[in-house]
Formats: sequence, structure tokens, C-alpha cells
Amino acid sequence: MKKKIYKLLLVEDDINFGAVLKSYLELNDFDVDWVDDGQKAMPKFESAVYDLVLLDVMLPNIDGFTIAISIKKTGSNIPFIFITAKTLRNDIVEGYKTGADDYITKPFDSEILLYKIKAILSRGIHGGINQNIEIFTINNFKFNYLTRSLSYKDEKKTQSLSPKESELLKMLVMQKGEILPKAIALNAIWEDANYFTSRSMDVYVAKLRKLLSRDKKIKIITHHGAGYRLITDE
Amino acid sequence: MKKKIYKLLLVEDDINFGAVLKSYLELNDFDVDWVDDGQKAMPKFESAVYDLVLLDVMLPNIDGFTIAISIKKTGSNIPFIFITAKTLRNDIVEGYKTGADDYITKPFDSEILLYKIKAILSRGIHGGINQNIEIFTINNFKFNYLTRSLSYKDEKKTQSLSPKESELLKMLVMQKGEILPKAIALNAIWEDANYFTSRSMDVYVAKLRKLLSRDKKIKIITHHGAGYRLITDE
DNA sequence: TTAAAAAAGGTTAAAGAAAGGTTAAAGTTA
DNA sequence: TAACTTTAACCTTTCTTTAACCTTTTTTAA
Repeated sequence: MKKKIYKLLLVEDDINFGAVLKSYLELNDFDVDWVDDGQKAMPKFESAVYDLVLLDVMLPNIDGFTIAISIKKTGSNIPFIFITAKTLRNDIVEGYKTGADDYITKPFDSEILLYKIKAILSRGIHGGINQNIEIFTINNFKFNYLTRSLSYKDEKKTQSLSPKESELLKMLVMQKGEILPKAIALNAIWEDANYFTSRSMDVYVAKLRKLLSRDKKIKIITHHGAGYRLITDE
Repeated sequence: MKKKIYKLLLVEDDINFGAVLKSYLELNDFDVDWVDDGQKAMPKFESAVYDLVLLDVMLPNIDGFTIAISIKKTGSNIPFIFITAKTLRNDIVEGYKTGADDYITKPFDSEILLYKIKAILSRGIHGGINQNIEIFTINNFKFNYLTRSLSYKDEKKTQSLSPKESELLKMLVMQKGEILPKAIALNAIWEDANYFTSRSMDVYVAKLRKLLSRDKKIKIITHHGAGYRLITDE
């Protein structure tokens, strides 16, 4: 089977950096179009079908965020990776990025950029529903699926979760208000549904209930013989 | 290929001196932004990406060292050149300067300033993919990736690192505050991820922890089953 | 219809498995 | 040979499963 070649649009004003980055990405089997001026970004974007846009945030004429907004306005849900200087605080970038997007601070390790690109592309685009969200809000809790950490209100201290706790919580949150069928979760996380995996899952539900017990409005409701349902208030 | 124009931030309260210095530097192909008040320095610094900061130490509202500290707090490892009066003892400046920095006493020979600026910029700390980055600041440590040496505070004696120690430390520093996934580091440095390379990496993490142990604020946090994260304070 | 039996789930603790920490010895390479 | 890397050994921590005992829900059968 022919391997899919992904097409990237790189918007980077620094000539040296842009050239090096383009070569490096091409070396790694990406098809890269590079524009060195933010004003050339939109025309280029509209001239072809891209899989991902790499956007320098600090551009001389138009900033990267403005370009991202213009692209989104065309109705495209193409993912972005914002390239930012260390000086730009991460939370500013966080504000602009959606679950499908990411950012990387300059200078960066090329391996990590490749990893981020591949991570985003491998998720694919699931029409409409965004399966890529990594930070979830569960009433007073914030749950980061990637770092597997759970924090309460504004407390600095975070509770770290095990891989299975994290997977299960993610599935419950994504089905919030609706029943997560037990067999679905078992096949997804335990890769098998039998007596033992089922009991193991029961143990994990108990763990999650304990972890979330500080917030009285959060409940994991049992639907006997069917599955579990996470709710966040009355 | 177009020559890179370096962008300098000049913080100098003396109007006459500042104007002359700005013109002189522009004549020598630098792009110079000048603020005449220390309080304008941070907002200006955050509004663009600079390659070097020229800081007058004696400023009416905020002194140059305080500005330098604020800039460093943003996580930037931009180099500084301090402009000081002859009356200020060198050892005071020494206390504040770091490996990547320099200082010049007023009045000075403009040629010498140019020479110093070029010397620092030619080290090519900024921009580009990994190859160009040489010197990292890890709280009280300075880590030179090219010479593979690690120095603590202002101590002359440096600790030299092995190639793998150096590669791993570089990846951790570049992901500072974020998780460096174990598989990424293994594929980048060991070129394979299996039980044995994984154990080898564990050994290197232990080595790095020992090397950095003098600075209590530096920690390499383990994310079980995921990777490692370098942090430099609470 | 309702008591008993069966099935499902709640919870906790212990056992087992996997991952990682650390040190030192054994290879390997410059 | 000296510097570097890998492998091994032994230990600790973290994660997952299994077991035990209990309660709740559903089914079965008198």
C-alpha cells in the first residue's frame, strides 16, 4: 500500500530557519510548502489542500494567530502547530489553540517537532466531533489526559493518575451524561471483556470515585448490567 | 542567501547617548529598538523577538540588573551586554553576569562594543534547529551542548559530559516543564526503543540527576510509563 | 408474589507484574 | 588505555490483577 504523503504549509519569516526546517521535514517524507511572509499565507493555503499548518507566531506583517483565525473562517478544521519564542507565555498560546492544535517553543528539538506533527496527523480528522481534546473540565476538576494529572480548583498540587485510571476517566468524560457501556470500555482499555477484566474495571471505577469524591456534584452512576455514567450535577 | 539582520533592544536613559548609539548600531546593520526608560523595557522585550539586549545598569527607575532578571524569568536565554559607568566596580557586575553575557564600561570605544556584540551573536544561540544551540541555562547551571560541559554558578571548573549525557540533557532542557516522552528520546538518541535501550536510558537519567544534584531547585521528574520532565523550581 | 438463588457490582487488601533507581561490572570504542 | 556505553544485579515504587467478603439488583421457582 502506498504510504500517504502529508502536505504541510510552513509560515516562517526567518529565511535561514525556514530553509533548514523545510529541508528537515522533507527529509522526513513530508511535502512542505513554505512562505516567508504572513501575507502570502492565505493565498498559498487556498491554492492547495494541506494536512497541517506550521505557523510562526511572531511574523513581521500579520501575526500567526491572525492567520490561524483567517484559515478557520474558511471553514477548514486543519490543525495548527504554533511556533513561538520562549518569551511568549504558554497560556497566551493555549488561548488560541484548540484540542487538535499544539505549539512548540523556539529553539526546539527537531525530533520533538516530528513527534508532535505525527501525533496530530495520526489522530486523523474525525468530522465534527473533536476527539483530540486533552484537557477536560469536570466541574471543579481539571483533567489533563496527556500528563495524566488531575487538579482541584486552583490548587497547585495535582493528583497523578495511572494509565488505566486516565483512560477510563477520559472515556467517561467524553460520554458525560450518557452511559458508557461496560463492554465498550473493556474492549477499548483492557482489550478483552471477561469476568476478570470486568472485576478489574470495577476496581478502577472505585478508584475514580475516590479520586473525584471531593466534588460532591460529580457522580459516577452505575447502570446495572449496562455501564457507567458520569454526571456533574443534579 | 539573505543575511540575517539581528534585532537588538537598547535600554538607555541618556537621550543623547541613546540616540547616537542607536544610529551607530543601525549603520552597522543591526535592527535596533531603543527605550529610554527601564520601565518600558519589559513590554518592549515581550513585543518582539530580540537577539541581544544592551542594558544600561544605571537607570532612573529600574536598574539594568533587575530588568535582566525579569527577562530571564520569562525563560529566555537571550544574551545581555551591560553598559556600566567606570565608577561601578567590576565585581558587582561580575556577580550578575552569566556565561552568555558581557559588559562594557562607559565611555567606551564603539568598535569594541561592535566586536562584543558580534562575538556573542556569532555563537548563534538563537533560532534554527538543535545544531545551532550551544548554551543553555538551567537555573544555577550553564550547559554548553557543543563543548559538552556543565558549570555551576560562577565556578571556573566545569564538569564534562559524555555524548549521550549531553544529548539527553539537551532534550530535557528543550522540553523544560513539559514531558519528554521516553520513546522520543530513545528513538532520537539510542535509535531504538526496547528493554535494553530503555534500561540504558534509566542509567543516564540517574547520571544526570547526580550531575545536577547540587542545585536543589532542579528536578527530573519521572512520569511513570510516559517519560521525564525537567523542572527548575516549585 | 415473594423468598431464595444467582448475577452484578462495591470495596479493600494482598499478590503479582511492570517500570524505574542505583550501582557496579563487563563490554566497546576512540 | 581511558572514556564511554551496555548489561546485570538487586532494590523500590507504581500499577494492575486477583481474592475475599460484602451489598444490591435481578431472576427463578415454589
